[in-house]
Amino acid sequence: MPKTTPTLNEVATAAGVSAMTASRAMNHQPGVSRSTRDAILTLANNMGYVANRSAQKLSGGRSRVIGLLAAEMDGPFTSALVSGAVRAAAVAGNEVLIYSLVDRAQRPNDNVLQLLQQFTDGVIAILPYQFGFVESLSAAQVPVVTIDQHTAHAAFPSIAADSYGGARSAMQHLAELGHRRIAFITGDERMNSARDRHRAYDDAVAILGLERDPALVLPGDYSLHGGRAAAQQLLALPVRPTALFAANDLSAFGAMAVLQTAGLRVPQDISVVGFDDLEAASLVHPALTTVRQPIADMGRAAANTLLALIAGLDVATQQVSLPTELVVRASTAACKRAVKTPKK
Amino acid sequence: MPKTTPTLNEVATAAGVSAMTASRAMNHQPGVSRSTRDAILTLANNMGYVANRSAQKLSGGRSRVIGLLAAEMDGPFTSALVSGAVRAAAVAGNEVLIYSLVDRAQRPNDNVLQLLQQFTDGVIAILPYQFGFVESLSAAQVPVVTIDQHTAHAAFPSIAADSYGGARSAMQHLAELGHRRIAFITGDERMNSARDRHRAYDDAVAILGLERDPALVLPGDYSLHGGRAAAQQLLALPVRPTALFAANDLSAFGAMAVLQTAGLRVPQDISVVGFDDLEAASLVHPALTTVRQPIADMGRAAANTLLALIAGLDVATQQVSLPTELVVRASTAACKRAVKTPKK
DNA sequence: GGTCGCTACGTTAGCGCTAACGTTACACAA
DNA sequence: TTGTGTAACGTTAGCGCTAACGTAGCGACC
Repeated sequence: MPKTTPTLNEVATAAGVSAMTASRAMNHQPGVSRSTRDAILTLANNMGYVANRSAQKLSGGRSRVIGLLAAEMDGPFTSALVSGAVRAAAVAGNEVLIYSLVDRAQRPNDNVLQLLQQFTDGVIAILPYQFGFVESLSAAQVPVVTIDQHTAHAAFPSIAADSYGGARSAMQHLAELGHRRIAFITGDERMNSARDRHRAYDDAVAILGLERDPALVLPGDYSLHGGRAAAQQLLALPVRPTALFAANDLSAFGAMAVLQTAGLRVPQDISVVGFDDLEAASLVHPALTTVRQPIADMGRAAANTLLALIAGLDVATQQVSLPTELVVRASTAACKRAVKTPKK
Repeated sequence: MPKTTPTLNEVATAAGVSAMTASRAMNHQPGVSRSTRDAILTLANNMGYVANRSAQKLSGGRSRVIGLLAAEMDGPFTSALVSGAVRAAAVAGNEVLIYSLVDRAQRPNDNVLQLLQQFTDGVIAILPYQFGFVESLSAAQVPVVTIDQHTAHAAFPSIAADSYGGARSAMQHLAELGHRRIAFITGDERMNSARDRHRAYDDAVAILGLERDPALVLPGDYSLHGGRAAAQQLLALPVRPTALFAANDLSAFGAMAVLQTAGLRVPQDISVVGFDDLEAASLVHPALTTVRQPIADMGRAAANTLLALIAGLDVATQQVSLPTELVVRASTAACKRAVKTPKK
């Protein structure tokens, strides 16, 4: 018994109405009497009717599916974000399909664009800005919401956390512990968040009167591996910093592993601060002091904004910024050298 | 200029043929002369034609999209798997859309089934077996390939790594280092892989004559958190083991962090072995000895098997098992107590 | 009592594609 | 010459749905 799903027509026939009336009832459109609507909905439910989204989309309707385009699947970051988006979408009766660009450097091509356009009502994009792909989507009339892409002249809504503020509070924390020579591992600077955190580091150094040394800024790319490479550079410095601020948790993890392998103790020999507050941050040894981003909230906000955009609401240039919060754990401690270098 | 994609009909008209001929040409079906076919393909390419998969699917054709249903997105495991599957699918001109079940305990429902049936040609499922969902998919005529679900009476093909063999070699390695009292953190025993690894542990204990103690088997669930909880139980044991074998890397990471926080040194005080060889395994401190699973290969194999299944080839009950390999790193060392307890 | 306006439906057409079945044109055997 | 087979197309219909327009019925209002 290969039970196949009933079609709208079958439901309509069973209810003794036309397909169109059934369609209106299903979509809660006006033009159907209350009693007829209820009868149809009850029947549809009993028959196990599920709308064919392919057909809906083809005939110019909405498929109630939203796409999520991610440049990397690796990140626990992406994972938490997906989770938030899926939940928010589900509340509104929407499903989420994820398209993963496997190659980090891979540029989304026409096929991807078409695929998303054909299957989904809109797309949440987590991509480095430069790809220019978001513009292509917009040009193809696909509503888009971006994550982490605040721009001055925004053509589409964007959701991001307050990277600048979060990074400033991380630096403030280290400064209050007496650290004056603080290294920074940059993120993937194609992302706005990475640039904001970098700017916050620079500003903190200037405003708090910390040691300014270009050698303290180490290139990373938000990855575990980038963090390792940066830590290796750090170890080679003639004068080591007493603290390290990494643009995200992943690179902090990588850096910590290298520092520990080299025999340095965290936080006794060097304090480490990350950014993201991934689940793993509280589970590594020592537990990582980091800046908490409301990642799941960002996903939820993105989904809701996208749904509003699809519904035709005026959110086209809305830039949502969510607050961050410093979470102090075991990877930071007072600077031992601080007391003996109160120059002047 | 909201340039919209040309339809098959437009391409056909431009080429001076009927839509059907163009369709045949695009799908490399017989019944089109070589010259006509080339002309159509060239033209389609120039015009930027991309097939509407929704329409293809609706009209009973293949959409050339395969679905990947994952019960958890968290795992770096899933990520690597997706990557392998996407690459393999791309070679055959197929795209991959991922559906993520957010809640780990969430059972896929009818909507998901319909969604996948309507959009994709087949599905790769990474799910605990008990869900019984795979059967529903099969019943709904959707070709399915499972990951990690070898069963005796298989109704669908399955891809898995040699969990039993890998776990045996891990235990062998620890035994050769002189360990006699070895703890085991179980995985999510709804998954076949977890049961196989558990069985291998039991067998190794019996065959190698290791200490048998039910208290040494600690429940985990393949998660970071499960590893932590297990390690805490381990620390409370009256007689501590000298080595620990975790059913996967993630739980090994969690356990290591707890052990280190408690002041134990790895591997001096306790050796740790994981399973998976995630990227992070070589990056943590100390680098984790683990059993390498060819995760990306598994994804690739799953995609290829699924495509074969869709094509109607006879792979319906094929059970593919990929080899594993022990990777020795810094988290294991010779047992210090071993030499002084050669009883008898 | 006729027109208006409204609600509650039904009908038609078409989204873009492909199975299934025509229809040609030409080669070749009888 | 006529039939027959076959390659190379074209035509028709329909997948399941919805926009747009049509129509019936009924109360209201002057």
